[in-house]
Amino acid sequence: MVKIKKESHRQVTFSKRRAGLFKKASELCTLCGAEVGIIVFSPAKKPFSFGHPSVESVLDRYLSRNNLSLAQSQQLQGNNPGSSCELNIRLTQTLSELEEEKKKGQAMEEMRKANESRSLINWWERPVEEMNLTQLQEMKSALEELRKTVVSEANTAPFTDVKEDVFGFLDNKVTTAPSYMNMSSGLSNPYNYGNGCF
Amino acid sequence: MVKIKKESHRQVTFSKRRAGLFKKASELCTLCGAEVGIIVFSPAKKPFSFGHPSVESVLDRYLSRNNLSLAQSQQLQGNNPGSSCELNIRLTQTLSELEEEKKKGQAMEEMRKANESRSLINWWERPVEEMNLTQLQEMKSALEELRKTVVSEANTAPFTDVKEDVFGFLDNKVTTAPSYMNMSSGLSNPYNYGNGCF
DNA sequence: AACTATTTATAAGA
DNA sequence: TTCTTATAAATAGTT
Repeated sequence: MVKIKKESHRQVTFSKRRAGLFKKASELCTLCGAEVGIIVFSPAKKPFSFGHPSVESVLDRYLSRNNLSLAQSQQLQGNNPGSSCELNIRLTQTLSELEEEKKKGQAMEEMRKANESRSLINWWERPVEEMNLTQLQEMKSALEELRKTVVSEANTAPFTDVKEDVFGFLDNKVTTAPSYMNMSSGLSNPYNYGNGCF
Repeated sequence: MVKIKKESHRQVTFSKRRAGLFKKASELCTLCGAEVGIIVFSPAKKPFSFGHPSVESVLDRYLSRNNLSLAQSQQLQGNNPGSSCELNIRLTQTLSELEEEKKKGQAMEEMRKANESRSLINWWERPVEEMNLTQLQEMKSALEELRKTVVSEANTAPFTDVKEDVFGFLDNKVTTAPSYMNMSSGLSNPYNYGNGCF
């Protein structure tokens, strides 16, 4: 969030948000029985104020909590979030939170990179041109594992009525496999289906 | 809109809305370059204040303009970094950074979730028992896509020396495929390799 | 103090 | 400035 650069735009936003701020203040007064005084100077240094019951009564009360000067009374507001003490505490807390968030972000970033480097995720969606020998070998391992799993699970109970649907499509692929498949395999056995697998 | 009757409820609302009011005020300062001072007395008459650049400077300017004297706090306009003014500025900046970091973190988190829900990632690492019919059908689609890709890319230049290594293992699997594969497929053609694929 | 359904505020454009 | 509307933020009620 930064200062709006365009003068006219900034002026419009100022008017709207000042109205919003005063509305929120009046709601705070009504709902909670609070007393609120607000002073706003526009970018053009024009003053606006809101007060309930009145700006003066709120300022009076604020300034006359003791008979000290404005500066002194401000400093004596022990629990006052505007005081240096409270500001310092809040700043320290916020800085901690910021550190925390940054650390979290970095951790996530590293997880993301680690996952990426596992290289098998989504490999079938990436252009095959980008795969190198290592990746192809990983693909081989993954498929071997997968094959073992499916083979050993194919006959277990939950699959008696769905396994044919899954395996069936492979059969279809055989009958429609392009003829160049055998050529590219470099193998002469017509029943060899290494290349027809996918 | 009326005063909240229940004491505890009113106190909670007061805290939330006071925080909201101060946040709105700080946004007004940041976006529009305005100067704002707010004084709030809680239902229990406890004082809270917000000021940018500081409560003192805003009150002072306001009181001066209105010829109400009490403008004795000009020494607070100094640039000492421990002053409310400087602390407020630093706090505002830090809060912005914190917001920024949180947003970044959330964005990453959502990306992560989105990726997870794509459901096919790492499916081969999950127990097959956990797959339902829908997932098995997704698996089928993915494999069909994969097959198309591999088939169409198998003969392109970079793979003349590695493709056999990748496809070769499938041949090995054929020779060692367990005999129950054909039984589970429900197909009688001995040359059918639908089930031997993996 | 966290969550979320709902209300409210606001930016942008007319 | 006011009106409109899609989006973002605040918050009331709840846990």
